[in-house]
Amino acid sequence: MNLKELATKLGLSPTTVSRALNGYPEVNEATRARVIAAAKRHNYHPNTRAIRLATGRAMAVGHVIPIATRHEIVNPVFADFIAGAGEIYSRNDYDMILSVVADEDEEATYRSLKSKGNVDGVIIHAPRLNDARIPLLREIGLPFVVHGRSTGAAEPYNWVDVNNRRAFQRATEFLLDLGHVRIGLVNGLEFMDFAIRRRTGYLDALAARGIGPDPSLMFSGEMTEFSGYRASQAMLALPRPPTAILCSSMISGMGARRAVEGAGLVIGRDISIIIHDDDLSYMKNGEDVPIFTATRSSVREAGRLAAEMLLHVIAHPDAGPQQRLLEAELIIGQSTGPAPKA
Amino acid sequence: MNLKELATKLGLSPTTVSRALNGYPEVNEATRARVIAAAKRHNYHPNTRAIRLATGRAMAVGHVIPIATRHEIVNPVFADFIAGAGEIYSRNDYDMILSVVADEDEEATYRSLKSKGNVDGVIIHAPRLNDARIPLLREIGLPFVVHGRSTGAAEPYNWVDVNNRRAFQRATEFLLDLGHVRIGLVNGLEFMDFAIRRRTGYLDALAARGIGPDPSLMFSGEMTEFSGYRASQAMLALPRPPTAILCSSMISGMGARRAVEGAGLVIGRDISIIIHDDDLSYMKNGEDVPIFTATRSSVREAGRLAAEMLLHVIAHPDAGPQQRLLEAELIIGQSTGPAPKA
DNA sequence: GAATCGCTTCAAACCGCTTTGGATAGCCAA
DNA sequence: TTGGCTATCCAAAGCGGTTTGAAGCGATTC
Repeated sequence: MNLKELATKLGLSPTTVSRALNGYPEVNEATRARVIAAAKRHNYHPNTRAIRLATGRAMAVGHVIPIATRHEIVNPVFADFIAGAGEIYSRNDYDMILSVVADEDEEATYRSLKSKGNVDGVIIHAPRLNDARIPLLREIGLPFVVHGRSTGAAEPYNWVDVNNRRAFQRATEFLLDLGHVRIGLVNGLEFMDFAIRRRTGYLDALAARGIGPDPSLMFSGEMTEFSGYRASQAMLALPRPPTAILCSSMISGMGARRAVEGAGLVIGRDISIIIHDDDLSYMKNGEDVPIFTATRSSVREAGRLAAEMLLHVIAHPDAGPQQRLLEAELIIGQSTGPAPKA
Repeated sequence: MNLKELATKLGLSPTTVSRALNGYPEVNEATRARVIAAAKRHNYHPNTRAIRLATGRAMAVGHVIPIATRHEIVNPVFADFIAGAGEIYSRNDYDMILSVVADEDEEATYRSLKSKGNVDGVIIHAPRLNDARIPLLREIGLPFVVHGRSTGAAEPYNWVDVNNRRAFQRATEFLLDLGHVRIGLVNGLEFMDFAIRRRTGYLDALAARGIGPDPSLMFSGEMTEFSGYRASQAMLALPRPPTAILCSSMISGMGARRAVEGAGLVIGRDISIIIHDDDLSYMKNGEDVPIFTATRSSVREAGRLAAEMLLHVIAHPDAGPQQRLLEAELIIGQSTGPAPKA
């Protein structure tokens, strides 16, 4: 059942039927009601492909996922972000297109997405310092929103981000207030912008109390369980081990916990741990009582906000750059306590 | 730059240019070379929307993701599957469309995907016993491949699955061989088909040694860390606790580990643990030496295979039902050992 | 020399919708 | 009566490709 058939059945022109269904004013309300009823009765759904060609809009948004060579983006955090964004897209009749491509094809993918007209806009994931994708997308004229920020970008751009610096600064201050002085940082990969900001927050808080950086207490790597385990284990083996560890994710925090317990220490008494909690749906930080003290910010909500922003940017290309900074909450759990007496 | 412009520039008709670029035989090879060169020079990329309308194919595949009310599908396993499938799609110039919809809209989503012509086929995730989606998709005539199987389906359908029954049977036998008799099962939700099969494998292995089921050693729930923790904790608190636990995922296994260590027991000595390892890229079961003894099967590879199967089914609608059963490996790690002397 | 054939190429229809630019009819003021 | 509005509706032209049916043309065949 297509538009022409429906129009014939109704004894109307395709023009009128199309207008009736799309809410245009130049159609008699009685006629409109008749058309709508007939459309429902005959289970008419306009062909998306035809709409797209006729309107010149893709009604789709792209997420390009480079396959890991340097950094695995297909991680639990990504999944939750996608879920949040996807809610918004389907609510607005947009398709979400995921392109999984080799690292080196990423630029070509954006260009082809634009020139072949597959999408109306894209979301940039996991931005780095001076991320090359920002000038690229500006150049090819594809609307975009960045999930995160990219320090060093020349001009303003659209982004949704958590205040990572402040979050880690507060977490560090919280530990300092508990008397901790030697605080380890198990960070993400520090060519990622968010990881840089977290480190900055951590260092700022330490510096404010006159504590300088100690490289042996600072680790940067993939945020896996194993990586968190090994980094924590190494720190605990130091002559002067930390009394607290700040972890960049729930998963690396679980690795840290394994290392601490493996060393026969008790979390919250001998060693305090704070994690960053993305509030993942299938990896809750406890149910009623949080397992870990954490800086919490829902990445799913960030996905919703970024998607909404992108749709807004697509609809209003000339509105200025949109920006949204989210604050993380500091959630007190069972993994922190006063620094043990020396 | 579109086809007509390019044709004009070349002094050819759009027909010939189209055919030259699409490899049709009825075009002079010299002309074809000239066309291809011009297309490259002018950076011509055919408009996807036009191709789709003209050919009547969507060149896209859908993955419908119901938002959690009963079961959260947006989990790490799902993310890796998607990554694998996505590789295949982009290699074949197909788009991967993710539809995130409320549970109750799932059926409507499939119907609209079909009638609006957004996709050429779909992949069904997380099938249940007598899954309603299978007859539904057959009814509306949308090609599909199931990731997993659905016990009770009336007619054969396309699927890619791991031999879950055999995997858990072997894992259980392995534990039995080590002298374990009281073996706990921390399973996924048992309205999911894979969880049912795993339970069957576990029970079959026990029954073969004359051991009957003990409900207090069998848990079924979401595969989260917390759920694994609580289930294991409860089992360990029994008057006659298990000496081994079989977990349905890496994540619930991590919860089990926490419970075991929290009880002051040593894994691999006091309690053995076997998990099912989906070989997730960001949640490796150790690096060189596996942390957990595990039944391993790459869900990413399953995603690749399912995607390939779907593209094949789309291209050859009349080929019979395709099926692919993968066997899991049994990987020996550090989490298992002989049953402790009573 | 005419008919046939294979190789190339093209004009035009078509995919299913949107949108522009009328056309028609009813109604009211002049 | 007539011109001007307004309210409705429609024919036709796109959107940018693919595909059908036909035609031009030199070579071959009879």
